[in-house]
Amino acid sequence: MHPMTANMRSTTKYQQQREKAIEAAASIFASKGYHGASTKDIATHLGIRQGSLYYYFKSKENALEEVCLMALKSYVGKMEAIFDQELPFEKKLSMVIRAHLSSYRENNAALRVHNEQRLYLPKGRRDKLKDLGSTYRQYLEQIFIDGVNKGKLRPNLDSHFAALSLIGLCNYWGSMLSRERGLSLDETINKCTEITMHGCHQ
Amino acid sequence: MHPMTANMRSTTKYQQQREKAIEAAASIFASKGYHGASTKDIATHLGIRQGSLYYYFKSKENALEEVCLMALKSYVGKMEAIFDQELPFEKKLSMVIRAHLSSYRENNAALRVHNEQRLYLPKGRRDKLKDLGSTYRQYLEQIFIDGVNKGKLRPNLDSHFAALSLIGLCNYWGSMLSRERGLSLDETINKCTEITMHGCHQ
DNA sequence: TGAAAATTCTATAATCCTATAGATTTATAT
DNA sequence: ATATAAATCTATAGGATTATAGAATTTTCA
Repeated sequence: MHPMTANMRSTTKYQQQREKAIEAAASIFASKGYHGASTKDIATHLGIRQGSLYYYFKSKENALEEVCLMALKSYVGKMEAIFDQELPFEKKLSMVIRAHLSSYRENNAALRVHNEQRLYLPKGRRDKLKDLGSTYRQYLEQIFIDGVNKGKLRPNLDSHFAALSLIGLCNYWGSMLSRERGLSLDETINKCTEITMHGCHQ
Repeated sequence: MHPMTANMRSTTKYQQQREKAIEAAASIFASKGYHGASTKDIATHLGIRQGSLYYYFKSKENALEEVCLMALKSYVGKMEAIFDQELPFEKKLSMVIRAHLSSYRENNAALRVHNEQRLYLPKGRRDKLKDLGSTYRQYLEQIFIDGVNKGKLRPNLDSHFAALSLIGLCNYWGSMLSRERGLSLDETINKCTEITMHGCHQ
């Protein structure tokens, strides 16, 4: 049988533990902020010692990078799954909103970290994130463009502006949902969908 | 003539320098985050030595507190001024949006610090901020309620939800305006007003 | 089982940070 | 001009933090 690769850092086991380390980092970064969190905090949360964390991360900064990447990849993945379906605009809209808000409610710490802490990465370390974020926005924008083309939305709509505004709205309510446990997820999804569609005017 | 108070920390001069210290703290906290910023950074930005900063602040935490308070007081002040005028709903709405967004564009670092860093204050230190924030939201909510009552907005509108959503929208575009220098302030104000009023539906 | 590889641990170097105490300089007012 | 008060400075105690090196332990599999 073919031998395993020399470097076991490519084994499933290592990858699984590394994933757990990324989740631990996400959780700590989310509650204390990147600079407020220490590598000791993360290691303790994982059940190992501070120095051992460097078996999984090259540096603290690298940990932040991985957390943001993980969040954004799953985020874009969900968006792709929705985008590829044949569905009426309003249904797609509410599915996108649900995907976004339920991520927060499920305490997806990584997503919060991406939104709130990614700017602490040096510019050069943000290129991949920028690309993924841009991909996400383009999908969303295309959903709005399709809505306009099918006559579901007003023809003079600025789809780019609408897509970004929806992201802003969802980030706001998402962070609210993760802090205010009493807030209803379904109700928030419905209201976000409605206000995005119809605004406040009669 | 009556002598000056014994403690000169109540003089105008001291207050003016303290204000500058608060602004310096705001600027540093905004760019590096509360935990990422050091008291040395702030002092250097002010042109004094690290230790001297403690002539103006009891602690680093106290500096954050003051920055947030300053931001929120001016923010609520602007809102009151708008609220008290007799104006049609749509005009008031766009004035509120303008006040919010131009604060960001004028690089109002303090407002960004309040929005992004206030949660690093311990719970007990956030009571005043909570009250001010709540006051702001109530004014905004009342503007929406008035809009409904005057038949300018749909009668089934959830004014509370609408007010919070507008705050989320403005925070998003505000932070965009402060980062993306090319973005037009007036255009952003108009589009925020329009999407809040009419949404995306035809 | 036992050797090799993977994983975790301990200890530490080299900063960096907050807050305070007390000395020093600058401004104010008669 | 000088006494008093205000503002700033220097120096430092007492910790905390990141990253690394090398030892110790655990896992894997022939």
